[in-house]
Amino acid sequence: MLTERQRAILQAVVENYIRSAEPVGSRTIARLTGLNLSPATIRNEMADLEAMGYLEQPHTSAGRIPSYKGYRYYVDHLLTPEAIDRAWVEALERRFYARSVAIEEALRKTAAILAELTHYAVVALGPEVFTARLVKLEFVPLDEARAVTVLVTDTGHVEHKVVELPQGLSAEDLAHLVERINAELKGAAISTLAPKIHRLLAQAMESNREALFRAERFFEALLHPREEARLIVDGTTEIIAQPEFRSVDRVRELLKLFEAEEPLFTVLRQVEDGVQVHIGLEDVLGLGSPLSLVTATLTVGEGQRTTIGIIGPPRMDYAKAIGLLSALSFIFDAWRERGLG
Amino acid sequence: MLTERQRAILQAVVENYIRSAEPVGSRTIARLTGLNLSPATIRNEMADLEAMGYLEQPHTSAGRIPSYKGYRYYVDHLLTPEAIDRAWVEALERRFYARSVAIEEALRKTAAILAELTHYAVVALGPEVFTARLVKLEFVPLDEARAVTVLVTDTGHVEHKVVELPQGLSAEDLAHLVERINAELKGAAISTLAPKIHRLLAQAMESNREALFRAERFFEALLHPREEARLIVDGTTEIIAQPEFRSVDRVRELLKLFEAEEPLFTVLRQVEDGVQVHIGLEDVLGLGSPLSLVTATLTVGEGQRTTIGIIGPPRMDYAKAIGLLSALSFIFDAWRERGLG
DNA sequence: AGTTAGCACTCGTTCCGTCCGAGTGCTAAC
DNA sequence: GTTAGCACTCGGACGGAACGAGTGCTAACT
Repeated sequence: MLTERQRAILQAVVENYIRSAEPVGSRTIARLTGLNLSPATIRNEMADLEAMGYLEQPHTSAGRIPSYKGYRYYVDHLLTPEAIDRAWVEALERRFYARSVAIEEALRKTAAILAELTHYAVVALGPEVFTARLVKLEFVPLDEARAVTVLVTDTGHVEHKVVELPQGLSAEDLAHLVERINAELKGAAISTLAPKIHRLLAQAMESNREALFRAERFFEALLHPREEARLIVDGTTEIIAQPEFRSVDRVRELLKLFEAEEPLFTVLRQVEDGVQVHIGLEDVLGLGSPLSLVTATLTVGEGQRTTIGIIGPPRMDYAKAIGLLSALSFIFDAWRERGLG
Repeated sequence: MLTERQRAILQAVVENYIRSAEPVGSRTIARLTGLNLSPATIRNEMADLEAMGYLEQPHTSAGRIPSYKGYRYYVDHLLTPEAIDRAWVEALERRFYARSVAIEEALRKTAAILAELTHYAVVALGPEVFTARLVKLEFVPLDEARAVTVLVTDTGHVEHKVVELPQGLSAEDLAHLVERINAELKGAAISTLAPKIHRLLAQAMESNREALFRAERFFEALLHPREEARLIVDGTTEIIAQPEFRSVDRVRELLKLFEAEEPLFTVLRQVEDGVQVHIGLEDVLGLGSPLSLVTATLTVGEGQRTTIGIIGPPRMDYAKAIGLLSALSFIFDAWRERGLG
């Protein structure tokens, strides 16, 4: 659709705007591209690009900025992912290989590093507990009325809860039940645990229906490992330093978004595999101001995925974000293979 | 030192400024207090109060605002803590009594509620792991090379870590050692654990010095339960809505403070018992803009304290903050007694 | 002696007009 | 198809005027 020249101009506009955060005019483009064209010619082309919807003009006497369509075209056809910084990869690898570390910890560190590197915000889904497998369920009485239950998964994740002991069931009874659960259900996916425990309880306690009922309530409570969003967020101060957040209202809106967790959580859950660029998230997130997101899905265990994303203004450095996230999923693949081997 | 009238005027200025965030003038005071004095008289008194250092004038033709000294006098002599909202206390009590809950969880919820109620930020120290007592140490092998260790304390707190298995020591050996630790050290304070384990290991493995060395390294690693600041922060969006944070720079500064954790952590650690008001924290926190803090120390277990604080601009509603925190420590006392009984 | 009315003065805020510069679209010439 | 030239637009910075809230001081009042 676009001529070679138009593509060059579009690219120049996008990249310039990404760098400067200011609308870019024909003069700048004329100087910047190797096309050796006069500003007037560029102006004509830019008018065409605007008519086609790739560029926008904040007001008559300003330069052009890319529209979402323009960004999209840039991301899909013009951008070359930033070359991966070997030093960075090695630093990350050292961090992960050096010592064993639970996935959540790894994600947290990664998010912090990405935020520092990009100067954008980084969000990540906490590890999906449901698809992990049971390694051990622990039952630790604290006093007459309370106990701590601890659930350990094969990904090194630990889920714990203080629970009230059900009346009519002794701590010994419960410890016994937990023992049986461990013996029979080790290796089962957490998501399949509930019905299995159900069956097991029914089998073990068929004689005493009252106790069965109480035991079921007890295990049900502890097995609903908080569905609460486990959203990892970092780099808030970084993204706030971007010029688009010079207004306090926008900052407030962003912080609210991060605090609410839910909207971002659902977005991250629905992203497709691989590295994806989402331009203009404001409607899906219910925001008043535009936002972009570059996501990557990381495979962290057998059949377990998690998602990490870099959030910036639409004027974000997609090349860098894509480059970093590609490298990251590569590193995670290597880590996983080695970690499990 | 101050006459009754001066005290009344000072109080009126402080309370007005707290409400309006605008310098308050003589006219307003004349209308507001029941003193039935003309603005001119008030002006004379205010000039005196300024000379004594209780009030300040942003510029000649503006009203007065309290100085730190003025706030201090207000807090120490003039303020009446806000009456406690029974509904609030009951809501909190229900939350804590209703179901057993780990202290960290309780603190988090409390912080959220306080933030919503006050429209300021709330910070709290995570529970002090060191003074808690060991209930159980668990050792859960994940695969040939890694294991998860889980430490449960009497406060319902759980500390866990993925660790690498030391070469030359089998998982059985380690499980055995952990068993002995549990048998002999249950009830010991976490802070005293290290030397005790040391002795126990030496005793158990005197025959094999190489293995002893490795085991020591292993336990040492897992016993340093992250000294990382465990700072709970909530209400960022609330405090940001305060008029003093209309400038993005101040917002950024505040967010940096919350992210750094360390400065606030040390401040919270050093506060004295009871409800304390700290006016003007900027120097101790290394900030460019003023900030106040109202803290309360909460007793959460035998000999275990934690600190919670409400952060606001110096123009914060001290009466409300003090009222809420007093009520809170009362609730915690009741909770603790009941939780342990 | 304490209180108050009156008044000149200060200073931040808002409003408005001007100027400037960056950038555009259009036309006509190359 | 490209470019020089030019009139035009519009936001931003600058500066002065008007305004208003508030002060300090003096002189009069109780």
